[in-house]
Amino acid sequence: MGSSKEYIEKLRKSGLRPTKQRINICEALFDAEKTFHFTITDLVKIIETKANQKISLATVYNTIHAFQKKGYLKEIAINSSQAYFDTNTTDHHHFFDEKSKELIDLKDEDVHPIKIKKNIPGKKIKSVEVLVRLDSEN
Amino acid sequence: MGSSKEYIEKLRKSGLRPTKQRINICEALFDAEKTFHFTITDLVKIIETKANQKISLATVYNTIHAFQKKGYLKEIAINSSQAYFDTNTTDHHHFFDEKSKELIDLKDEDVHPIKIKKNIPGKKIKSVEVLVRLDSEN
DNA sequence: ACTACAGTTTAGAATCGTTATAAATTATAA
DNA sequence: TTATAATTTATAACGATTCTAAACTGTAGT
Ligand SMILES: [Mn+2]
Ligand SMILES: [Mn+2]
Ligand SMILES: [Zn+2]
Ligand SMILES: [Zn+2]
Repeated sequence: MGSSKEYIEKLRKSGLRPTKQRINICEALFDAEKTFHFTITDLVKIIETKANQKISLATVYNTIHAFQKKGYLKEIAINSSQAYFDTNTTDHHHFFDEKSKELIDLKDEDVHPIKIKKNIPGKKIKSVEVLVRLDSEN
Repeated sequence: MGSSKEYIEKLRKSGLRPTKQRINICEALFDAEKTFHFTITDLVKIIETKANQKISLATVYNTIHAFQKKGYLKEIAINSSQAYFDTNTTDHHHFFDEKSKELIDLKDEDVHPIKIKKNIPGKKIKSVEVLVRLDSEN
């Protein structure tokens, strides 16, 4: 979708210099027609395949963290062994398939609205996330 | 609460030999009047203080995993940097205080019942967990 | 365009939580 | 009491992530 020009602008507006690595990462993340979930190693593979160019792991970590801070990505907590990221930054919930290790978005209409009736003095709610773990039937 | 005898019995019934290490772990976990949340390093400190006895990290990991498999503990997914465990094995939801890194149980009446309207063929729901992240106000 | 400089990338080291290994110790069935 | 399998332990290995510091690059100012 996005042209390289768009990403250059997006990066500049975010106070990030538009390097070829960052543009490659943008293309891997934001060219897709649909939003998707990924781990860092997933993403390295996507970039190196799509851009046919090596990229340092450190650069991918740096850029993903920068994008997360800017709100271009969300992190989804699944387990303590790996970080999962999401290019869908809207509030939404997830299925997690324990067998395939795959995350699936739930649409708003798939989950009753969640109402939290308790509040902690001095604290405010930052996010409410539902994780539905799936098992193979039988 | 529990006497050493009870734990010995519990362990035996679970097919686990009642070693002094496992009994110490049981006391640390199940003597408390209330259920609680902990990380492995938390637990090592609790055991070594309470039992005034050194215990190997490997033994703690082994035993926690054995207890988890038996259903005596639950693991709560908060982030990818550390595993959190819960001595409350009932279905329930959590607040997570991002500042203090503390987990707080939500009671059933604090959260509207959650109804998932989507289903994935061949898969069944194993668990539905809500995590409410808290920030300091202002 | 040239320069200077801060920002960025990089390979590799370090760190941290966790898991594996293999030898010593211990619980228990016979 | 003895034999055996289970358990504990110190320590090594591991994998994900972060750090480091040197090389490289984008850009503001000339
Ligand atoms: Mn785990
Ligand atoms: Mn993180
Ligand atoms: Zn998602
Ligand atoms: Zn809990």
